[in-house]
Amino acid sequence: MELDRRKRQVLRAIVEDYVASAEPIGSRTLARTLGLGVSSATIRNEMADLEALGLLDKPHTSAGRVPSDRGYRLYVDELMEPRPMDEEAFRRMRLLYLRQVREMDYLVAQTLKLLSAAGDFLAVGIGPGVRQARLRRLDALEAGDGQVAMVLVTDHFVQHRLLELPDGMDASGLQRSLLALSRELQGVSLERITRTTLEAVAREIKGRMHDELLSFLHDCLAASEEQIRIAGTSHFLAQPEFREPGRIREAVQLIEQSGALQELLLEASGQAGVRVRIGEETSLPETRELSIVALGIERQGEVVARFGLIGPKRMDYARALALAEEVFRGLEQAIN
Amino acid sequence: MELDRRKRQVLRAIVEDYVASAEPIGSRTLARTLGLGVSSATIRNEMADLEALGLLDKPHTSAGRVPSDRGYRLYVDELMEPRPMDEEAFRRMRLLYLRQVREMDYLVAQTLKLLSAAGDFLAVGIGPGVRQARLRRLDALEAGDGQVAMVLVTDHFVQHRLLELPDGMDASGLQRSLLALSRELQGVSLERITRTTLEAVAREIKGRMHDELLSFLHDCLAASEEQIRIAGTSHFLAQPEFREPGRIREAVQLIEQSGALQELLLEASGQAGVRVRIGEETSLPETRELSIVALGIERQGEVVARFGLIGPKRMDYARALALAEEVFRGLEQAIN
DNA sequence: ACGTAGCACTCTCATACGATGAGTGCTAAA
DNA sequence: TTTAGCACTCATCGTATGAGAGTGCTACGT
Repeated sequence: MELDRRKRQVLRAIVEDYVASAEPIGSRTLARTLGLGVSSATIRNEMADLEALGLLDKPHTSAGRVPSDRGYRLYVDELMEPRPMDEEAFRRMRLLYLRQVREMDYLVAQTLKLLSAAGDFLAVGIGPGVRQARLRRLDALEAGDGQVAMVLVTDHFVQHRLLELPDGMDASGLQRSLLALSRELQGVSLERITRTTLEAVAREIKGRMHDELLSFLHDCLAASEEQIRIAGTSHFLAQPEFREPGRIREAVQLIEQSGALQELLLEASGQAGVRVRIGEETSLPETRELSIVALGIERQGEVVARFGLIGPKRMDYARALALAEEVFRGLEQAIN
Repeated sequence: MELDRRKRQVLRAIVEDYVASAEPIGSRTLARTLGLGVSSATIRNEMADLEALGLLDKPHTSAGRVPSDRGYRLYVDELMEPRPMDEEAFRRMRLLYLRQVREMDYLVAQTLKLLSAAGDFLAVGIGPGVRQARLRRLDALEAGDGQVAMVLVTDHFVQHRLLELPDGMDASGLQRSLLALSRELQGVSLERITRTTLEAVAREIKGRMHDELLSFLHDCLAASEEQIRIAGTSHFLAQPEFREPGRIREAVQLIEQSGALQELLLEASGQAGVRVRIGEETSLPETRELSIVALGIERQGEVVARFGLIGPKRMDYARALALAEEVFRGLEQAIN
């Protein structure tokens, strides 16, 4: 059965009503708001057909209809009208992406701030990991008062650690060793720098500083991969789907132990571009009642940043897509 | 009326029972568990007296007793038995504080990890602000590929920003200007570095880099003061007091918009040493059902780091105090 | 003066029940 | 193909009811 014009109209109206109200839609109200000259019985028939096609669900016998996952999918793919982005949010994004900053941690954090301010979504983001980052410089900055700041610079982020020099040690030896390593490994992906390489260098450094240096480098190689950032928790939890105490607990748990969110984000933002995953499509049991609009930013063929806008399946897809596409355009341009 | 031995026993038993069970305590069960050879009627009389003294509350006529704020206070000050710290957690703290790291952001983050692993508390922490930090070095590290990493080092933390150099600009001029400023302001508290000072320096830098430099320095001067760090949210939210949907929403909101938490922490950790604030004593309406065990770390007469263990008033004060005291000892020693 | 037994009273919580109202599916007629 | 009408389903809400826990008070014993 192909969808005729009216069926599409009905489906679209149901999705949009439901997105706005979070209440199942009945035939009577729909007949009124739709404003075609047809009665509720006619709408009921159309609804029954849409349900048979798997595009609508019934919470229970007498509660009105709700879009199914496939219903949302059809809506997103064919029925939805793209919406231009909020003017103010657009302006702020432009301002951010036209700057000179190339530090991904900073860009991710700022972008999440903008995203969570612009809608009711849970905004998540993750910067480049060791795979995508190339070593640019490794240095030790004498900081006076017996202290030294170790700094590791890559093309996407910077890491640092402020240390107290052990008695009798001076910073210049440390700096020489690090700069030597720096020159040697210039441009190499962090992923390819192995523990044994580091140990060879660290061997030149004696005593307690040896351990601290190794610890710092080790943290640099391990870090950032797992640092998913999250913003907009309270918007998200304010959604009516989390009104029951059980659901809200689940949601809090999902956010706290961010492993599942991270998996969701990585899966959904596999390649460059914007993508939508709805309900069951997320393939994670914890998120089967949620949807995500995700995007990956590529540079030289590698995904260096990922963002996701997460909400209940009932989320405002048009707005989320507008935001995501703008972030995609802006960041890709800024970086490349 | 002075508290005789038995009243103290009863109060202590009620607090400890309630801490363990989160259920109001009735006279019958208490008479049994207390194991004095007295009947429930006698316990009832004692309870009535304790209530008259303002040490116990009744949720409603037939629900057993619950400690009041003053009851908890008396328990903490006089009745509680200090508990030694968990062996494993103690070992880990020692390991952290014996290291060479002097970077407060790192120490705060690691400490919070340990604290939130060691109990059911919401652990909060905050590092030194501009008041406490003295400028040590300001530098621009050439990072190849037309990029430069600006680095600001103080005696407590490091800030950085990775920037793309505008066309035709080279890093060495930038570096010269920053190092000059660095020498000039060496050892000056960040608080005393004014916007006009910065502008004078930034004037030497032309074009787009001017704005970025100012933005970076401005962020450095503004930053870290408001970066309260939070760990252990899920432990905290799992407490039975947050079972109702309304309460959990409140708690989430409190955590999300961390302003109240920060205020609470600043007030409670006013000076060096460990302090306890119970319920109404917190003087913030949002936290009148919570308690905090807080500590401030001093260096040269200034508080450079603050930590708090937050829970419902029914929290395990003995454990929280043991943890807090250990952090206090360890960090004060490490820093000074 | 202190401790205890007994008892009436209060309050919450769980359960059951019926009324209400929204919404559906089906049938028959236009 | 559309519509009016109607029986039926189901969640929700308010009320009543009973059980259970706990208190406060009184009277009595030591």
